[in-house]
Amino acid sequence: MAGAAEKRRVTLRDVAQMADVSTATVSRVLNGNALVSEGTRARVQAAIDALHFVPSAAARAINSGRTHVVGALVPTLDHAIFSRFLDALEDELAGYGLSLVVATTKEDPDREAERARGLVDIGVEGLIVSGVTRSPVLDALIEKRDLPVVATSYFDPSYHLPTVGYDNERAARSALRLLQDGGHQAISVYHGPSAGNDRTRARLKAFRNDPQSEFRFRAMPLDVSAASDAARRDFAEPRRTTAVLALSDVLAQGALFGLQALGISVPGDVSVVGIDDLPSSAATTPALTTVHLPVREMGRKAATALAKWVEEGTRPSPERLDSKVMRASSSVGPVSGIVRRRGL
Amino acid sequence: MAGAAEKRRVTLRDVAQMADVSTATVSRVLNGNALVSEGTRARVQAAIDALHFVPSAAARAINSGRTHVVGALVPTLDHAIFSRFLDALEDELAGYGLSLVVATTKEDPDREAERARGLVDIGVEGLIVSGVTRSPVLDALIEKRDLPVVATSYFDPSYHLPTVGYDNERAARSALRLLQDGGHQAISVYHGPSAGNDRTRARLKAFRNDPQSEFRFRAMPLDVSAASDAARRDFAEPRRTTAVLALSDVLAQGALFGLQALGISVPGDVSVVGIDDLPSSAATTPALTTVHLPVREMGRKAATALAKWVEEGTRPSPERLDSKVMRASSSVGPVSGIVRRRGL
DNA sequence: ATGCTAAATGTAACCGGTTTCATTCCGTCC
DNA sequence: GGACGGAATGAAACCGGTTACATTTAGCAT
Repeated sequence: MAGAAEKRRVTLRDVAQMADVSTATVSRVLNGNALVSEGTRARVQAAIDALHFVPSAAARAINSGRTHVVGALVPTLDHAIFSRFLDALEDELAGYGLSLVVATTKEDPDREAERARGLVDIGVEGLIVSGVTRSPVLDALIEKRDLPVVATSYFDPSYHLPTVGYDNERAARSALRLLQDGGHQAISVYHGPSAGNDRTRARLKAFRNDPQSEFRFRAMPLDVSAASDAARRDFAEPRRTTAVLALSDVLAQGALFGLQALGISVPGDVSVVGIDDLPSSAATTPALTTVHLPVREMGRKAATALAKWVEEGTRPSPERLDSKVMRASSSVGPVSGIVRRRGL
Repeated sequence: MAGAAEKRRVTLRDVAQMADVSTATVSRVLNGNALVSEGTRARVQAAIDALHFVPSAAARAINSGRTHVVGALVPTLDHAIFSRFLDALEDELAGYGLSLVVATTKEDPDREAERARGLVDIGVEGLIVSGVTRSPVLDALIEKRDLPVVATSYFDPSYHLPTVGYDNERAARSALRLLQDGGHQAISVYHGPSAGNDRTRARLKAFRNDPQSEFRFRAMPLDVSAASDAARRDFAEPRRTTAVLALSDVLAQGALFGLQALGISVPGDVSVVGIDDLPSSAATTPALTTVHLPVREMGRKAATALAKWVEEGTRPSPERLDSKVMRASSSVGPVSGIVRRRGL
């Protein structure tokens, strides 16, 4: 313990003293710009190096009023969609000189509010949130600070925050249309938990008041195994259902695997369609028919929108990104399979 | 433009003035603890609410010397392994009152150094990095600030930073042994880019100086399609190779899909084994034989190690996490398939 | 009443930088 | 030779909180 005591932070004044200049001069050297003579600059730099001086971010921030940090609130990182989104977001934000703090909400509004509070406490200059359902607490917080906040994964021009996202209901409807065009009537809809998840709820809206088809809704945890198990249960015995429409690719893949484990041919006997277009969905056999959601693009656009807002004060306008059907006739086919024949 | 001008930040002095108390008292109310009379407290709180006052994080940080922010440098977020790791890391760090800034390196040492500099600039109190290969620039930076840094995804007690991770070489060797036990001699090793990736290189070491088997190494981008394509090419014609050992599950799944697309039976004709144990690997048919890497546990352990270091100053000791073979005989079987017969 | 203690509050220094403004120094021009 | 202008540097205020220490006030024992 002999020498370990009293390890005070090295400050700019220490440097100034060592280089025998004023703090102002050190500050100038630090920020490169001002006019400092070559000799002085070298002397100061030497002192900086000798003392291992690293300027305090906080002290800097207090003067500039800027932290160069923004936060993202996402349900989870453990899902390909959000992690791809964040990957693009982080990359683009870095281009604007902004760092990204992430916090996961686990779809819990209370936790979301608490995490948001935490982010504000550490001084984020802006926020990226998922979906448009906020707790009043969080709304109040945003209001109070009038913090730039961009809502993503959801397009809604009427929402009080700018949204950058796709139309979830429309994406689900594209998937549905594909099945209906193939003549499918009895459709199983696989979806993740809808409580607290407005994206899922929006997608489910596509099935409200649709007189054409007959739906069976199956809620399950958002993982491949759950959907695989569900499919094995659903199709263990012959039934009228000729298609699975999964509200996310993770579940669609699970359904595909489950059906294959039962020896049911896709799309021969049963059609499967997903939403998301994960990279792996292109590689299954058959490749998965799905609705592509441009999450990387969403990440970049959201980053730009937030960065402009933070840097220039210009509040972005809502931005709608187009979803698009991929591999339309890969894991979706016309009704004709044995399953249906048997079932009828 | 009439009223928009001059929107100065609301400060603690404003609140003090409005509530007709000193700044010290406001600060006390803010921090809850000190002894303030009920009446005063209410008056101050009213002023805070009326003015929408939110304390400045930077000002706070400058006094406490703490930012309560740590950074993580990972190759990418767009990979299940890292995103699961970060999900666990973030969750656990939150428990210690620490926020997480993420930065992606794309396996580029220069970018890593640059991002690390950025993290230090915003005032992170500690860092989580992947692997043990640092650029000298980054090492110098760590040294200079003597910043708490924990290296993950790699176990190496001799490294100059504490590591929390698994033994990559050993994990690869477990996978290899499984194949060798099944009598496999000619093995295709699928792996991602090894340049700048010490985890991959460590795994590849498992195959050096192994006299028993004959390896064909195939480097490819780390995605399902690449491995699927590779498998289709590799096995389009009969060949001696009877097994694919993929250094990550993403590639193993790709190989599995590719083989299935060719109508080659797994594990009947060709065995496939991966490393990682992604959730989806349990759901394929057959389920993937793989070496489980405890990434969530690693996230929690790394969080704890770093938090203790940051909060209490206790430098953690290296921690080794055990990897474990999963579903040993699912997509791996004894040599006996047609492919080999034809090939020999 | 007087003195003492604890509670409540205020004053002012301080954290570690940035920045304004003043000052010094030097070369140049008339 | 003295006035002028720009470059280089320094002194000190300032950013927005926290906190050590001083001061006031009230309650209570003597």
